[in-house]
Formats: sequence, structure tokens, C-alpha cells
Amino acid sequence: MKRKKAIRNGRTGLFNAQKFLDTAGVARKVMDYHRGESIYSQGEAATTVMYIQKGGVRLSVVNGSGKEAVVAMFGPTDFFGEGCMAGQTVRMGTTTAVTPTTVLVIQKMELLRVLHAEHELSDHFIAYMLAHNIRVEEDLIDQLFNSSEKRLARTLLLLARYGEQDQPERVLAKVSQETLASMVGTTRSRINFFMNKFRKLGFIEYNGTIKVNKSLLTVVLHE
Amino acid sequence: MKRKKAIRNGRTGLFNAQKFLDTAGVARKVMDYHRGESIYSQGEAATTVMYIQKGGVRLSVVNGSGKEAVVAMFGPTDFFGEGCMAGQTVRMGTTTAVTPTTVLVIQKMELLRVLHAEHELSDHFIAYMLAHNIRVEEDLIDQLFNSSEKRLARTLLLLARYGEQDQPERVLAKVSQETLASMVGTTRSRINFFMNKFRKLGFIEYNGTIKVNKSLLTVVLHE
DNA sequence: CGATGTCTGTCTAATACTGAACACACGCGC
DNA sequence: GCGCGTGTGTTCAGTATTAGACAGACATCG
Repeated sequence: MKRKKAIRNGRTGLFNAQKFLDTAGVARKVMDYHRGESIYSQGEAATTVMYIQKGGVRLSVVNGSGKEAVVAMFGPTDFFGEGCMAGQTVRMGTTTAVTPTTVLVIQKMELLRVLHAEHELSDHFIAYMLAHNIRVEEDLIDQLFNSSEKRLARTLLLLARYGEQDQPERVLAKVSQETLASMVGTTRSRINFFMNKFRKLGFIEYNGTIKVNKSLLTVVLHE
Repeated sequence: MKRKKAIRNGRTGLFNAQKFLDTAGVARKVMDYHRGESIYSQGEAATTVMYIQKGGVRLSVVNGSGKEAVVAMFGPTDFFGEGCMAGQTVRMGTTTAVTPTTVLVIQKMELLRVLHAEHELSDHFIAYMLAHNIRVEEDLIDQLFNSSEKRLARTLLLLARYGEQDQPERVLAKVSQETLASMVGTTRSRINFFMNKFRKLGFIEYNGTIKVNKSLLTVVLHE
């Protein structure tokens, strides 16, 4: 009897990253990661905040028993690793690029300084934090209220929207049932069971790639 | 099969509220609430942010079936209702004073303006948001990893610390099993079962009030 | 006092969920 | 082709959890 994890995806208003990049005297470093590459690992010293310019990042946590939970997914214009700003000295989770990803690496102290000087950045940072807050709170509420069946349905819908940010796609990138289990917070058996159920009911189609039908919403909404 | 809710408690670094209060031209209103009084309700228009000067506040959410989940608890120097800053137009939950409480009510627009002008407030606000983020994320991870037994143990420990902020008390205010169920995200039967188990094992004592023994930590830590 | 409401302790039947196993398919490297 | 790793479909026994019921304890109030 042990659940495993959940997924999140923070998305925020627009922000002219270029402008920020051009700001004189902002010490930052641009880093590129390829698919599957680790950005930082649980337990490492935490002194920098990342800002995603391009790509996608997964935040996962491992507990004492080696079980892994996917706590959040991040996309362009999202910050992550900001825990160090609140006094966390080590990374509480591991972040991994899920697609080729470009991030801005900013020293904690530098960010602190720039937040005072740059109102636009400061606004964006606050907006991001608020949005992220709301998202994580929704996930928590989801966990508190819903069965794993509904959580899976919700996760699939979120992932479908996540796909490509611009075009209103409903096709998901390759996600294994194992990963889904880790996102929903249950076991693969359960995921498999529900996936087949959803398929039988016509809520999703899949062979290798997953297509999410809008009708899946009924699973989440019907109470 | 339906879980119910969880508890949170945000606490942040010190901040000279008085100084903020005295800031010239900050439009704000001081409000007092007595125990059990509602501060705002789910669905109402959201145009203000609250800042707690004194007391304690519970944030709960009701889902379609009328089930209630306690999503967070707040104390002095915490903000709440800040969702409106991120574009939420209605309250996503209900807040209730759990003790006599004094809050500062700040108009969203006003806060936006002051965040630019007042670095100390801005820093405090960001620090609060970061801390709150971390807390909610921890709660989510708690839900993803742990059984309700461990979640109850963790909740009790958190509540014990919450008691009185200064003295290292281990005695809890009156909390019904129903409320605990709502905080942990399970049923009262389950709470009752575990409470008696914990009592038998000497982890807690209780008749009317609950005393939490440090040994309860073993429940959370032992993996 | 009797009525009422709230909280606890206890129980039960039904269900959700876990952990683990096994066979099978598929792609990949060599 | 062969071996290997990874992901799927399926089953299953055992456990955890739920929803609901019931009775008793206790306080409050008119």
C-alpha cells in the first residue's frame, strides 16, 4: 500500500526573455541539455535558479525506499530550482530534460539583486510563483478528492494540452505506463487497467502513441 | 473510495508588519474575525489579498459532492487569497478563522503597486510564496508517497508544532477525528483506528486534548 | 430533567489497490 | 538471426480502505 507520484505542468503569462537576457550586468549562463539528461540531482548543493527558454523538464523525488514520484513538469518561461531562494541549501528533487532543453542558470544572489532592479522580471517571477502555487494546490486537491481513475484521466488531459504549446493537439508524446503510474501515484497494474477501460469506452485511442479524446473529460467531471 | 483533505501551515521569516502598516498611502483595511467566522467563501469575487497579523486561518475546498478538504492552515505573517494576483477572479476555497484573528485586507491593484515601491514587502511576499510553494509541494509528495497512517502521524506532528508558535508545546487544540480525517484525506473510521493504535503504542496520549509524543516521529521516519 | 447535538469506539460488507508474477511483442545492436 | 532491454496485457492473492451503521459518553440548553 504505497502510492507513488503525480505530475504538474506550470505555464505562465508571456515574458520577453530576450529583454531579460539583454539586461546589462545580469550574471547568467545558458545551458543546453539533451533528452534524458539530468539538470540537477536530489541532494546536491542548491545555489542557482533555472529559467527555461526552450524544452521541457521533469521534477521527480525519490523517497527512502527508492520509489520515485514525478512532482511537476515545466515548460518554456517556467522557473525551477527556486527553493534555494527560500533557504533550501540542497536540492529536494531531481530535474531531467524530457526534450532538448535550453535553460538560463542564475545565481541565487544575482536573482535576488535583479528582482529589486527589474520590475518586469520581478513581476514575471511573482506571476510564475503564484501560478505554480495554484497548480500544485490543485494537484493536492486532486489527490485529496479523487480516485486514481480520475487522477489518471486528469493527468492524461493535462498531458494532452501540454503536447505542443501552440497547436491544440490531443496526441501525447511517448509515455510509458510506468511513468503514468508515477505521475498519478499508483501502480502500473492500475494504470493498465484504466487505460484499457478508457480505450474500451472510446475515451482514448492508443497503440504506441496516445490520443486523448475530449470525452475523457466526462470521467473527471462526472461526480 | 474517496479521500477528503489535508492540512498545511505556512510559516515564514520575520517581517516588520508595523513598518508596512505605517507606509504612507497604502490602502488597506484591518479586519477582526472571531473563532469560526468565515473570512471569504468559495465562489465569491476575488479582489483582495489578506495578510495575517494575529490568529490562525483554515483554507478548505468543497468539491461537487459536498465533501470538504482542508488544504492549508495559515498563521501570523502569512498571506492568503493571493490567487487573485494570478488572475483568479473568484475564490477557489473558503477561509475561516480558527482563533480570534486580525488580518490586513489589501486590494490586488494596491498590492501590485506597493510590491514595486517597497522592497521589504516585496521580499517578504516572495519569501512567503516560496515557502508556501515548498510546503504545498511537500504535502503533495506526502500524499504521493505515504499511507494514511503516515499522513496522520505527520499531520499530528505538524499540528503539535503549530500549537503555540513560541513555546515548544506538544499539546494540540481540540481537533475532532472528523477534522483530522479531513486534513489527512481519509475517513473518520481510519483516523479512529490509527489514533487508538498510536495511543496503544504510546505515541500519543489523549482524552479530550491530544498530546503528541516525540516518538510518533518513528512512524513517519521508519520506512 | 429531557432533548439535542457532537464526538468517540466499534463493527462489517463491499470495494479499491498493491505487489508480484508471467507471457508476449517489439525494437535495437551486433 | 540471436540476445537483450523495455513496455504491454493479464492474472491473482492479499491487504488497505471506504461507507455506513450503531451505541455510548458527554456537554449544552431551554
